[in-house]
Amino acid sequence: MGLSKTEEFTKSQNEIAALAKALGHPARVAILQFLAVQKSCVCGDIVNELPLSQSTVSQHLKELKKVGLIKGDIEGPSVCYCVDVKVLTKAKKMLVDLFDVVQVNCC
Amino acid sequence: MGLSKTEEFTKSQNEIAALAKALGHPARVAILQFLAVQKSCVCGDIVNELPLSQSTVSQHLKELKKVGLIKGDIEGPSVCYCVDVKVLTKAKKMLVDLFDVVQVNCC
DNA sequence: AACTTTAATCGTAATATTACGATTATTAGC
DNA sequence: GCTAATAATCGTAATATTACGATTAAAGTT
Repeated sequence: MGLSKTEEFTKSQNEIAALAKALGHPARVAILQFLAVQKSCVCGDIVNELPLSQSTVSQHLKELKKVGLIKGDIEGPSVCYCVDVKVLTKAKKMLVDLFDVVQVNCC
Repeated sequence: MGLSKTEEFTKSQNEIAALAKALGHPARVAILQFLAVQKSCVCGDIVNELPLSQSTVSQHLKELKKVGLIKGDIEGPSVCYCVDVKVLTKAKKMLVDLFDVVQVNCC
């Protein structure tokens, strides 16, 4: 098949998985870290920072945008990306909750 | 290409991404939640719980094992899976640290 | 209006993931 | 040693992801 049977799982499980998936590539982790440290958030600066082509970076940004972790504001000819703190906070909570729920009950 | 250029990123970025990737499928989230709630952790019980075939579940368990989040102990003909709390704690810390570092500096 | 800069999208190729059935170990019980 | 049960692995097909160059679109500049 190749396609996930997402309908068979709960909304929450799918949400957590989607978020985790978005973080599931070192380039996207690097992008988030760069946005955190750097004052600039212009797409071009991210491209310069990463060892990837402009089109590839754009694709990764799209993935992060898809789950809402970042949003882009047009600034002249450039696009300024920044983290959506509200989504970030929600994401953190969802993952922390998952980790907290998971305890040892056997072995 | 299709393969990630993982060498180009830091070890930490790759570790975070690998962990997140392991959580990036609803079936694997469901498996972790099941292990957390259920006393039983026998593979067969997980298969019965999930809407997936035995071989598919086995593959998902393999992914979770790969990043160390779970480990399997042979118990007779069955295998008892349980969460590795040490790895889980480390994973939680890594992701929480990432979220905490990422703040708004622009827009 | 033509030109430059910036970033998204398109087209593509290579590889990975997801999923299943069938087969193969492995262990327990007879 | 045979049989049954359990779970890993193999083979496979379908789809997704990653990556790049080339093109397109949009905005600012001259």
